[in-house]
Amino acid sequence: MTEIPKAYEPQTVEVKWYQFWLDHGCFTADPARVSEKRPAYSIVIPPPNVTGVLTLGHVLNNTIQDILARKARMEGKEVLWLPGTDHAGIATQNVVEKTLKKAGEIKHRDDLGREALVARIWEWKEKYGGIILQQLRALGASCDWSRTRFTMDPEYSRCVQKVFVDLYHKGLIYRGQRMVNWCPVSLTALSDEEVIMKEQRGFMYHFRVEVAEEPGTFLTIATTRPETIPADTAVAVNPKDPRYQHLIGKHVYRALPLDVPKEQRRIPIIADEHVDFEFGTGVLKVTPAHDKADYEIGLRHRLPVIDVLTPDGKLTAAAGADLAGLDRFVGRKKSAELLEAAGALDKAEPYVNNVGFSERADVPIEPRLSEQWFLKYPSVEKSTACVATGALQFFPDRWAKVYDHWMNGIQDWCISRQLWWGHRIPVWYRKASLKDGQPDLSQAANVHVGLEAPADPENWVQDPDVLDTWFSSWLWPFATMGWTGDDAVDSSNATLKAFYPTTDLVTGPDIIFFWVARMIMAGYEYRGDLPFRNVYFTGIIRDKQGRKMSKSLGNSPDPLDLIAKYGADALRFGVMRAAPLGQDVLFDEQSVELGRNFCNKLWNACRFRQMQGGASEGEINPALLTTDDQWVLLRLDQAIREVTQAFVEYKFSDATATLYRFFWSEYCDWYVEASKAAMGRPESGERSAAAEALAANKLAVMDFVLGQLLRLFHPFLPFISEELWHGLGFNRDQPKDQGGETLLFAPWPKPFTADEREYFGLDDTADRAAQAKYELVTLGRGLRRDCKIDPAKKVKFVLRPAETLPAAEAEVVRLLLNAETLVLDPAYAPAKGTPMAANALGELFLPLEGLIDVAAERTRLSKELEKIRAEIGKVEAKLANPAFTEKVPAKVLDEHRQRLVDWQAKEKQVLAGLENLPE
RNA sequence: GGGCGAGUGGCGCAGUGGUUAGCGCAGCAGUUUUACACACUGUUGGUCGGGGGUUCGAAUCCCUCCUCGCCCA
Repeated sequence: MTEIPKAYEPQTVEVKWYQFWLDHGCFTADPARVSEKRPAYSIVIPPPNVTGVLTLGHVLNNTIQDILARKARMEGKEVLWLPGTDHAGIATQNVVEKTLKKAGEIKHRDDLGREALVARIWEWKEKYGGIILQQLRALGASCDWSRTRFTMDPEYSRCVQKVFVDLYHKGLIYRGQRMVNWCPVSLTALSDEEVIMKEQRGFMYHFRVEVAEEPGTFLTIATTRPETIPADTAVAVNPKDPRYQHLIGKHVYRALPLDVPKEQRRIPIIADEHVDFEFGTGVLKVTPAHDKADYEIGLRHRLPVIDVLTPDGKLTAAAGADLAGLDRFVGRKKSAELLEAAGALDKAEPYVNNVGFSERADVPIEPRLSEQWFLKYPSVEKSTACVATGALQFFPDRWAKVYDHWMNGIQDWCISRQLWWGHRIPVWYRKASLKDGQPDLSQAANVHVGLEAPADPENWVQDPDVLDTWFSSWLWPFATMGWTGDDAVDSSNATLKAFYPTTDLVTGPDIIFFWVARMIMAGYEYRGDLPFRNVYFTGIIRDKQGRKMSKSLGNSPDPLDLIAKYGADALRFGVMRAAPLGQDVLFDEQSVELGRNFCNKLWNACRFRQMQGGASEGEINPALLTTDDQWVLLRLDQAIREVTQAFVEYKFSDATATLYRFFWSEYCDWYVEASKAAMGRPESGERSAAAEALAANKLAVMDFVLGQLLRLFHPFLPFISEELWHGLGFNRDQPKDQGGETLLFAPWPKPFTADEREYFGLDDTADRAAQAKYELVTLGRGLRRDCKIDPAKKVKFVLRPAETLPAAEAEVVRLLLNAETLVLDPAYAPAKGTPMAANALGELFLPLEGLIDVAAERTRLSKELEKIRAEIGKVEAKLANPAFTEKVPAKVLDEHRQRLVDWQAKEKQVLAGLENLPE
């Protein structure tokens, strides 16, 4: 800060300090430094997709983590914030496949084959992957980059495989034929959590089928998916439904396909409790191959399964010649037409229903019967209990209920994916045992599950599938710390020992099941302990109209553009101010602008301090403190308490609100302005020795406040706070590792002790005196305005003080009033009609010498009197009520009595003013 | 259908039984007053979603209804 620019310029400052922190290894965690006196603090980053770029969601999430990490460092903890990326199976493979297709290199992934495609994805990953980690540096993220991990690092992959093998041997992983969520675009199974329910507008088709045993009797069936009629193997009714009871056990002729002889379309009418007789016509078509609930019905009634869809969602020959080869949606229309042509369609009415969509490909999923690997979750009981008992805390805690609900209805996890990019399932099948390419798992000798391939690989074939990405992410908290699963090795792993369990996890509630719950289970299963103590769930970033950020809406600004325009600190502060705990964040660029303005204000407040010169961080002499000094120290103390408490509750927007209020509305608006009374130099001559001492003391107070303030700001505004810390020379007298080298390690501010409060005279009296002064100033300014006095005009004010007011205090009032002079006159007798304002400090007059607008003044005072009397009336009414005086706590009663006294005093002052008006 | 969250001045929020319901932004009027116009000064807006109840006292507790959002089925 040698050359002091008028406005803060973040760009050069940010780059400079980030590099400085890196060069000095400030973010590097060393388990050897952890001790009782220096406890560990750790966070693992929710690994972004390796293909990802920084979004505002990441800004919110990572700013919070950075704030927590920086605060912990200032508290003297050994901090590990461990960064990394996730291989994001489907997403990444999609991106690369698409790129290759666009470039015309391939038409289908088979053109390259597995090995070549995976090689291309690695290539792509090396080139473009992890851009987001670079972008996080621009935000100021204080991650230990030396420990960056990727879920497909060789050591990490080994952990994943080790866990698979272990769970397999524990009997928790099994292979089975089940209904899974199938993505017809990505051609893979998905877990339930990867399916997003969306409302869709479609039609409810009502069609008739004839009862075989009673020609001429028809049943009407309602369905949204007529294209699956050829796969129906029964119709079901509720056994209690009187409409249909007599038909149970009989048969109907399936409506489609039409090119199959009627007798071959005979399907039974069955009774099943599952059928809701309120829904549709109360007759359900049962399609075991293409609906989860129907599959269950099929199992209960041993119905045959007819599959009429190909993996990519086209109708097969089994659907009949009319439909074969059609896409499922085209087939839907076509089947409706066929029904209509056959005279079987009653009606098709518009209908809104919920349809499951593939999270990645954003197309409706198909329930599909297929062979997959499933996991029966481990350590469910402990994992449920730890949240229920509060051993692991959620913020906001209402998510604990959601978690509990899910844990109690937990379903086995489909962990295999028909992809090439990911951790290949470590299972081999004996070639000789394959039947139609399908493995036979009934004989243990036919299956090899292990970290290594079988010794005679030529006789074996490895399962082609890979594991769900989350099957690797759920190990993140310990696999990133070098966990091997080998106890002998792990017990001497210093990182694990020092930093696991981690302290905080910051993530979105949308992945509470995907990731958080699974990490907890993995933590208990493999470390015997929870993976983190606290989970902070952020809100979702929306635009100012409350819509989710999306590329298609174009309402999602690029954080890097915002950083370039306003600075990283501004973005951080703006986002944090807008993000209350547990609520979605309505993002508006204006809030970043506000952050920028805030930084600029901070810059200038420090610039003002620097322009005053003088010694840096002089000793504060308590004897020379004015009420302004004591007041600002009290406000600072309050701010420290509030900010510290906000951290305890993870209420970051409260913390920013406090910092905003203290710095801007208290320190700048009042303290700095008031200090100018002491800082000013007379135009002629030097300041007296006493004035000099007073000014020096104020500079010492200012330095103390700013020094504490910069520390409080540092987690939120790391760059500008560091720049100013050095600019004001606050680093000079600090020990190297406690702020001497960087603000990063300066101790977190503490409230004053009782001794300190006494030493500086920080009590209510000082506080009230200063406040009364500021209130009087506001009243005086109001007088000026009400009397329509040109702001530039120097005027004289007269104060009839209630008690003696020291000259230095009066000078502050004069300055803040922008008055030429402020006369203190206990015996002042104002001319009739002199405008007056009153408070505890006394009556303040604005003598106008004949310029008085008597009518206006009368109106003003009358209005105020009216207000005062209304308040007096209210308080008197309360005090006159025996029910009130008898039941209310003494403290409240006293308060009300005092209130009455205060209002009455004010009434007297205003009445006097009114009486002083000329007739 | 079940669960959760929200409804406070134009906008975003704070306040969860006890002063005159606060704050920021925006608005309005004015100002270059010895850091800051990315600023300063002053100021207009609300009776707290509707209704009922408990209480000396309710934005705050209870009941009920309405609206919006999310999750689950």
